[in-house]
Amino acid sequence: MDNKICESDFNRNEKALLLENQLCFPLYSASRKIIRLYTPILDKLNLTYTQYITMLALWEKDGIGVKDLGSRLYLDSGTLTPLLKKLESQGLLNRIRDVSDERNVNVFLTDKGMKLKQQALNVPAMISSCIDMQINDAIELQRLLKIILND
Amino acid sequence: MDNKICESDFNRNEKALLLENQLCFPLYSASRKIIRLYTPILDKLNLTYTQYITMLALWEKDGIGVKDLGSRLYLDSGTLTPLLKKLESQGLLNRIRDVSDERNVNVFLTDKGMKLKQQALNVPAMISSCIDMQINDAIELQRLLKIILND
DNA sequence: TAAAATTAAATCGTATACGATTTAATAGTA
DNA sequence: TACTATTAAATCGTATACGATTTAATTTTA
Repeated sequence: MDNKICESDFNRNEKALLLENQLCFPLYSASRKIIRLYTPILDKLNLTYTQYITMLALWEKDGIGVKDLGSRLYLDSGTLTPLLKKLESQGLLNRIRDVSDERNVNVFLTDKGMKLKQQALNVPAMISSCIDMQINDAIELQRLLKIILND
Repeated sequence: MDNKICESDFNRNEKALLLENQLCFPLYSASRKIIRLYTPILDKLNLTYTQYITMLALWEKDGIGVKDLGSRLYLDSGTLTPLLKKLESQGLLNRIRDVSDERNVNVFLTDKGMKLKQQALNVPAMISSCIDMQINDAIELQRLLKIILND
């Protein structure tokens, strides 16, 4: 066995640099493309996409700490703190420091925040109708993405 | 046929709001997770991920206009102009206004920019080794993402 | 050909992302 | 119990994204 890097290794490496052969690039581009689909729809709710997934998490589980919210959304306090302050200024939630452990800030939906869920109910269907993909493919895509996320 | 929205519609809509059932959220999260894998590797080349894919595009096709580059990367001039100025300030490329049509700015790699490709050759393999996914799954994932991108 | 429409970059404002550091509070331990 | 370590948010700096507008150049068209 020859340990030297041979010409075919070089060609393989060259080919791996083509945008066409990247995995992350289509992942990143497709993600942004779909988020752009959300923008005009979420505008009506006065939410950005990141604000929207934050509300999704809170509609599922209210009164959660910033850390927990960050784990669910894969976001850190550097991103969440200003975002939550924004949502608070819009009257959708309250940030309340935990009396039993002052390090924690818990996030509670206001009535307005809870009611916004009704307006969001048809968002997923509106998005689905914009994406031309078979159900089977969508399920498979979800499965593959979760492999990456759970890795 | 009853045209009223029935309870099962409501339940379906409710369920579609769960983070667990979203398609865009894992897409967005997985994309960011993989870009985070790139960060320490690209640090050695002094590139961010967006700068890296810009260099990938230019290593494939040099002397391209900002508009064309944007089409390939799905980015607009609002993102590319400052990014290209940054790469220019690092001596990796030159931005030269087209004499035959002064509206266009063409981007040309410098020698330093071309040589950086050699250091980038092993990046894809380093990334692959960080992602625990079967080849078949990766190919399938790529196929599904391209459905979204070409839609 | 002169005015109108189109096009390409650049610019601007807003909103993320995220690593790194700071601040404050709590937990662990010698 | 003091001292240290850990933890959670907040803060800071840098770098995107992207819609909207502006500027300048070119094309189209009345």
